[in-house]
Amino acid sequence: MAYWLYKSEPSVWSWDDQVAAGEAGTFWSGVRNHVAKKNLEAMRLGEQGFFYHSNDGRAVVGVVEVIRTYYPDHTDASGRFGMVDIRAVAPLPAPVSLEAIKAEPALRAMVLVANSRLSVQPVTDAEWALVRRMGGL
DNA sequence: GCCAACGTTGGC
DNA sequence: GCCAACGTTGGC
Repeated sequence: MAYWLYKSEPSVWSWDDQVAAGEAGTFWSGVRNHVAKKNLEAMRLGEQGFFYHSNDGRAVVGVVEVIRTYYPDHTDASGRFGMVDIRAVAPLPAPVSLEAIKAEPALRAMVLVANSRLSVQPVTDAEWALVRRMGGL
């Protein structure tokens, strides 16, 4: 089981929006980067990930899971990119800020820090466990 | 609001 | 197939 991290600007699509989408979840459209695409393609049903607020917020705020694997992104006219469906699993009792992540030596190699522009990222088992713990789960 | 980092586009 | 120009992301 792999772990992931999804970035979203809360003004566009927030954790609250994701929670409001409920059990049925939503599609994660709009990825137009081939590294992010590769990550989407590698996702398996039930795999979990962090939901991160970029720009306004800059914190990991919740846990989501994949409920539908890779299929074509209807918002991509070129037909080159796809998406998955995800749903909210649980909020982090204490959101973990980017600042806190950067301050943690064990998280120095996290993609969020090393390649901050990648919108869909892999998270290692160790990073997953640590950030969850920092977030009070 | 600025700007660095990065990806993509398109001319050659 | 290279690379300059341009656009976008996202932290600060």
